[in-house]
Amino acid sequence: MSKEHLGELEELILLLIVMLKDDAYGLAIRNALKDQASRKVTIGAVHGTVNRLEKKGFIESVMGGASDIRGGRRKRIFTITASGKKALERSRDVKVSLWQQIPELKLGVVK
Amino acid sequence: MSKEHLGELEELILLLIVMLKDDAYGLAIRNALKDQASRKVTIGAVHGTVNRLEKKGFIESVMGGASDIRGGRRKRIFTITASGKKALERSRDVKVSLWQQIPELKLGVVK
DNA sequence: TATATTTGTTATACTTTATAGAGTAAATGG
DNA sequence: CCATTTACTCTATAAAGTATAACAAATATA
Repeated sequence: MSKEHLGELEELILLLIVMLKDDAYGLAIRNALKDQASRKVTIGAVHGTVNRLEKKGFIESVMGGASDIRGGRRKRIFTITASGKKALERSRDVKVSLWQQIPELKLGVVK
Repeated sequence: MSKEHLGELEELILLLIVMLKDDAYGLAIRNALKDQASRKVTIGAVHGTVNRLEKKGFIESVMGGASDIRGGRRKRIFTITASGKKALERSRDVKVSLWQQIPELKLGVVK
């Protein structure tokens, strides 16, 4: 269990959990992964990853209330922890720093 | 063998190969990983990863000439392929897009 | 009220990626 | 030559990523 750095899917899911806010649960994450990252994974893959992230202390989860739509069960809602945010920032900073050193990949600078 | 997306270490090493240019070989990659990404891995880990990247067509390698320093053997020099560049760009674009949607992680805008 | 359908999580088995550590090989210095 | 240095290869294991199937709870409707 690494704690030192995020795997590729771990990072994406962590980012999407922040984006989805109150609605960050299994299926929503899976859909966001497909829509926002063109990453098609099964629901089992998502749950495996969030369980790992929680064990590492990067996210927390609580059971939310049941919604009123047909079949709508209680969802397990995930939120990022301070430690998770730091991991995300570290990962972003390393990559930005490397891209900046490669002219071809450098990020567009806004005037 | 995925070809669809880069693992976390695969991405870092691919970036460093671009940065190191003519000097992109095993040990240099390992050192750059430590210096630029605070990522301490063994030389075996580096070679395992470059072999995988080459098999996927993201990099190519040629044996360079021996250098004139003591013990300096021939190095295996790696260069990125067009396909590798595309993979790197895809990965960057997805992350930048997600960061932009999260105020706390948004990239600094240069004036 | 029972049963079929939908939404959602869990469990399990397996593949790929990441890692360490030891081994092999070639080059140079004495 | 032979010890030392630089460099790659081999092997075994752990961690991360993945698919499939099982399980559970809620609602609709008959």
